[in-house]
Amino acid sequence: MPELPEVETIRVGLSSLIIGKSVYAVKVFDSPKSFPNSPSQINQFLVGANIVNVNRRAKVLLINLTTGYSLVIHLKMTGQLVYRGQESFGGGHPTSSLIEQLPDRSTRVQIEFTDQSKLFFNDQRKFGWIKLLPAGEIDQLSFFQKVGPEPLDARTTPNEFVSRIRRHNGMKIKPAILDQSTIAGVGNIYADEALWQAKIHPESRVKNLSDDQLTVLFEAIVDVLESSLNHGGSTDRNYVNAEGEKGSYLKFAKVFRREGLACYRHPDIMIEKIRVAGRGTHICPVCQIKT
DNA sequence: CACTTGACCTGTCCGC
DNA sequence: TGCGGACAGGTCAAGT
Repeated sequence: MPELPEVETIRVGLSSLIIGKSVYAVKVFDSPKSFPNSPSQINQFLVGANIVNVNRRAKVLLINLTTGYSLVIHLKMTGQLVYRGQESFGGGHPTSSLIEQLPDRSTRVQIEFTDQSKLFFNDQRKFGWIKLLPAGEIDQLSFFQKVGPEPLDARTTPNEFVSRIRRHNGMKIKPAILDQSTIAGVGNIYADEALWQAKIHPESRVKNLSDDQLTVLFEAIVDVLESSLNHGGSTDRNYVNAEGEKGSYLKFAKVFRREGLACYRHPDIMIEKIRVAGRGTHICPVCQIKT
């Protein structure tokens, strides 16, 4: 579900809501799947801890604690992190939130703070997870060992992107940019949007694309991610921010979920939906020619 | 080794 | 209305 702009939106929201709070109690509703740590680890290193800050790497959130441990959170397809302040005592919802009462049947973990506010981890499909780890062990997780550079970090250059994607010269371009070792944070929505913007067919082989085309693609990735971030991310079905609200970027999407509608460059051509590497994929058949 | 496909889950939508 | 199958924004393991 959430890609870089959605996870970053949650990070910013959570930062303003939970930094400095102290964990009072933790409930895990479907251990061990969503939160595999033992109750004794949770009691020792999470209960009683204060929130230091909230960071993000790729699509992973890191909530750092005063115990030297961190909550490492991956929302995968349908995960949500929703905060309820003490004003919504009993789990009732603020008017801006889509979600009514919490916890609900998709709630996997509830973290209550000493001021009675709560953070809920909801996940309909149970693909997402929370892990409590010593901060020093996070970089050793295999995902962090191989994950590529952050596209919105100004230090990440187009050349670095080109050289990394050339490792996948035999692949089609779309699965190559979805691979988190190429560039961090791109998922199905922004892959389609960036490929349309760069006028590249998702089934084009990487080896058939020039360095110039790949540079244009990198710039398109940065552009669509920044634009989405400015609109609070994309809500297709499940995504909500830390306050339970939707993102609005899909109103501005050029191809994603626009099958049957006109291409913004070719008013008489309809966006098509095809399947690439097992993923639903949206293209303009005129803008994006396979090479 | 490089690359592709299926599995993990639950819910929803679509066609019969 | 009921039912089966396809599909859903991510990643990893197992397959070729």
